[in-house]
Amino acid sequence: MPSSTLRQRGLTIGYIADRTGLAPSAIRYYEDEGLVTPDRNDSGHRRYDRSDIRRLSFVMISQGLGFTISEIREALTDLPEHRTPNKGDWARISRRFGKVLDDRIDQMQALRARLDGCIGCGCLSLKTCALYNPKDKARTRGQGPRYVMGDRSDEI
Amino acid sequence: MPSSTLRQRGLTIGYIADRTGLAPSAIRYYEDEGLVTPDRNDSGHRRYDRSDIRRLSFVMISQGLGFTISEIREALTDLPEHRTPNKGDWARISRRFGKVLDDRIDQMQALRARLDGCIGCGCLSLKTCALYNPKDKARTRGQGPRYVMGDRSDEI
DNA sequence: GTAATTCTTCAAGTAAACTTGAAGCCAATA
DNA sequence: TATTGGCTTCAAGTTTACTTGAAGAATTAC
Repeated sequence: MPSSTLRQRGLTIGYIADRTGLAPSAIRYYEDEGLVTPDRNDSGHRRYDRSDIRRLSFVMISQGLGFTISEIREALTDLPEHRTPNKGDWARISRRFGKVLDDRIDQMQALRARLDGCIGCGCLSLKTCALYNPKDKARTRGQGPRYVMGDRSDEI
Repeated sequence: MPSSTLRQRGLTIGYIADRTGLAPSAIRYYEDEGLVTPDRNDSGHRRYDRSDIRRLSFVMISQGLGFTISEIREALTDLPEHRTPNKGDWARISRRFGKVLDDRIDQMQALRARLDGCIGCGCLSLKTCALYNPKDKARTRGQGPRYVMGDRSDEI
């Protein structure tokens, strides 16, 4: 670790960016979104803690698993406030995501099974097709991009 | 069917909207995106074919399954140009989507398995965690919302 | 000490899948 | 016939997860 990455105790955003592979702009955005809350030095530059690397790693992993930023923020509130999170803390919140993943897989398999039924009949009728009306919330929530596998906002 | 929905042969956008549950604005958007190509009457009003209801149903179903508009447009090019599509036509393109769904489920289960491994160790280390480096393309493609399960643009 | 980095904030752009609103034409009903 | 409602286009707004750029301050390197 070059000496310039650690000034007045605390890691710079550039160092964190190098370690995580995230762009500095992304890390600042995550701060706006409340996923990290770095200190500032006397002149207003961000100073990160070593544990923020793991915190941001969790963010990246969770996004890879398909969770939104607000879901991730929700999950991160489960971490201890005044103590550096340990393995057990991380395992606990990961386990919650595992359960949601299981649900997603189940929903997907159910959808897949229904599609099989519809391939057989080829109907695609709005009244009778089994691919309709399976409480597909995703389509009924205003504008913006749609997400698969249900209403992601109240999932956790 | 009220008589006002069928003028100079052809269904109005309002009727199509009622039948499919889509907003007229969405149907117009799908036209911009090349998913439907209605005729026009003498004064420029859209006139739809009865088969467009099924076409739009397919669009809705496919979106529920998580496909993007460009993927759906791609799939729809497989439909016959100068003949109303029959059950076989629809079954054929649905089958293709079924295969992609299977792949998605497989990827998700693999991800789920890796998460289990990581819950055990709680490490989340960028160098060693198995949840990293599984060619997670989704994160590396510029701005905009990220999608799970790989690069959706060249999937079909 | 000066130049080159790196950092700061803030505004605006991007993609996807639409919606909303304005301004005006067209059509069905009373 | 008048009016209400539906249709038209086009521009701009929405959400998510960021990036890009401008303008300037701080820090590091030589």
